[in-house]
Amino acid sequence: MSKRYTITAALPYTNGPIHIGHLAGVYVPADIYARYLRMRGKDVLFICGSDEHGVAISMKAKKEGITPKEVIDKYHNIIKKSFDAFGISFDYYGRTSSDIHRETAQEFFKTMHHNDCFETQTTEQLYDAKEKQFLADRYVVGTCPKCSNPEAYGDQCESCGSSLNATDLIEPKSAISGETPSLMTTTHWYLPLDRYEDFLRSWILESHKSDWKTNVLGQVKSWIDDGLKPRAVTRDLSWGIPVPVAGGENKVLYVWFDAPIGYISASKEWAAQTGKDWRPYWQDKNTELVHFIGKDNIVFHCIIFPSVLKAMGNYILPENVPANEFLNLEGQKLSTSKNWAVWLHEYLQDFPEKQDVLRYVLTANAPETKDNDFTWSDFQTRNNSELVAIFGNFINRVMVLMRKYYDGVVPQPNAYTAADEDTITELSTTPNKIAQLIEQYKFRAACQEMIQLARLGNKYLADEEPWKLIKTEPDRVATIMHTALQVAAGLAVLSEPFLPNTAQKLRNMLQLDSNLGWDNVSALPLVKTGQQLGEATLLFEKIEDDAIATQLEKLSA
RNA sequence: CGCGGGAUAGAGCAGUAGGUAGCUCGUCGGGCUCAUAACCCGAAGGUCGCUGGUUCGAGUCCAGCUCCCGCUACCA
Repeated sequence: MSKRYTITAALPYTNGPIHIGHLAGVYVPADIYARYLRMRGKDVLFICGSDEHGVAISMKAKKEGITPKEVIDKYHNIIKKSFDAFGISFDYYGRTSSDIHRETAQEFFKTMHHNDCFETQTTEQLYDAKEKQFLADRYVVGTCPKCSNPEAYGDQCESCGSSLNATDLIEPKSAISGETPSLMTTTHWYLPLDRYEDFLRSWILESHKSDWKTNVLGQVKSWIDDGLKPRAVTRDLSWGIPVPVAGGENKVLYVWFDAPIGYISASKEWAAQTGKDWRPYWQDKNTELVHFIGKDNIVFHCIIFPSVLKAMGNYILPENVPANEFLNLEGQKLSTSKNWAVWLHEYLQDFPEKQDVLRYVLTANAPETKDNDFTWSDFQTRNNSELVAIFGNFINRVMVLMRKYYDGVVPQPNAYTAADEDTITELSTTPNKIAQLIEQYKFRAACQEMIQLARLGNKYLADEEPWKLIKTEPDRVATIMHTALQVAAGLAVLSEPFLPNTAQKLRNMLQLDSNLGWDNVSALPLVKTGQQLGEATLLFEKIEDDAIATQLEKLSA
C-alpha cells in the first residue's frame, strides 16, 4: 500500500486578502509538495481553511460597522478565489466558523477538560467598561515606563523596544474606546505546557535533531530551555467558539487553540463530502503529517498543538514542520496596514494567466533559510531570462523544428551517438534528483534542477545543430528531434508541481498520454514515433518595462 | 535585557563532516541563426559583517561586537 500523507498549510487569517508573502512562505511550497507526492502515487490529503475567530476580526468588524460574520465571509471568498486561481491544490478548504469545526474544537476542549489536562487561573486584566470587554495587551496604549514614549503599546514599546505588560503603562487608555481601563479579575483555562517539556524535548530535540530545519529547531530549543509556562486557551470575547464547560459563559476558545484543530475539522468535512474516513489521516501511525507554516507560527505548530495532540492521546504528531522565513518586498517588510504588499487578487488582474510566473519566481527565491527580498525587477528578469528564454524558448524551438521538418509527426530515431545517450541519461536521472530535493523540502533547488533540464535541451540543440544537417543527414536529424522531444516531455511531467498550468499546456502540445507520470520519465520514450503533436503556443511571454514600472508606481502610491 | 535565524562576487542565493570559494541573473568577449534579439561557449568580478582566538590550515569551530528579521502582536 502506498504511503499516506496529511499535509497542512497555515490557515490564513480572515481579516484581509492574502499577498505574495503568504504564497511564498506557505502555500506554494505546500502545493509543490502535495502535487509531487500525488504524482508519485501517494495517498495525499492536503488541507487548509480560513481562520475566522479572534480579537482582530471583531475589531475590524467594529471599525467598519459590520458584523464579524460579514468580515469573514468577504475575505474567505477573496482568499479562496486567490488559492483556486493560483492552482493551490487543496483537497479541502474549510473555515473555522463551520459547525463541524465548532463541534470538533469543543470536543477537544471537553475531552482535555475531562482528563484534567487544564489548570485554571484567576488574574486581573484591563477592562474597557465602555466597550464591555477585556483588552488584549496590544489594545492598550499609554506612556512607556522606560523611555516615556507616549504611544507605547501594552505589549511592547516600539520606540525603545522593551517588551511590556499592559499594566506597566503610565496612563493607560483603551485603543478601542479611548477610555481609561480598569482592572477586573477573570478566570481562564490554561494548558500547562510545563507538563509536556520532557516529551517535547525528546520528541523534537532528540528524535528530529537532524531532519528538522535549523531555524525551527533553534526556536523550539530556545522555548524549551527557557522553561515552558502554562498558557491560556480561553479568552473573554464574544466572537469565537464558546467554552463548552461549566463556568465558560461569555468566554471563547483562544484562536490559537482552535485554529490548528481546524486542520482536523476540515479533514472531517472533506471525508463527509467524499465518503471517506478521516481518521487514518490523523490517527494512523503510518501517516506522515507535515505542517507548512511561516516562522512566526513555529511555537504553535511545534509546541502547543503537538502538546494538545499528545494530550488527546490518539493522534499522530507532525513528521516535520518545514517553516519558512519571511519575504520582503523591495527591501522592506510586508505590511498590511501600510499597504506595502502585492495582493494576489490584484496581481491576477494585472497579470492575467501568469500565475505560474509568480509561482516560479517565489519558488526560485523562496525564503527557505533566511528572509529574502522580492523585487519587481527580479520578477521581470526571472520571467524574461529564465522562463521565456530558457524554458519557453526550448519548447518553442522543438515545436517549430518539428512542424518545419515533420509536420508535427514524431520521427523514427536511428543510431544514437554518445551525445544523444548522455542527454538521455541526464534526462532519466533528473526525476530522482528533483524528488530527493523535494523530499528534503528544498524546493528552490528542486525548481532550479527542473530549469536545468530546459538548459540541457537548449545545449543539446545548439551542439547537434539539426538545422545544419536537415539537407545532408535527415536520418540524423530524426534522431536528434526524437531525443529533443523526450526532453520536452520530461519537462512537461517534471514541471507540474512547480508550474501546473504550464505543464498542462505542454502536455497538450505534445499530446502526452495523461497516464504518464513521474516514474515514466526514467523509462523513455515518453513521446512515441508516429505520434502527431498538438498545436504550438507560447508558454511564456516577455514582460516589458512599463508593466514593471506600473507595479512600482502602485507601491509608492 | 534575553533567546532563535541571518549577514558570502553588481543583484538574488548555495555552501553538505574545516583543506585551492559555488549557482542563477547582470557585465564583457566569442560561436550559432531553428527559436519570443532568444540559445550555446568562455572570461572578468569576492580580504565569505567586524575584532580576536583554536588549528599546519576556518566562510566552515570558539569568544566578543555591529546590523537585519523573528520570539503567545494574529501580518507566513
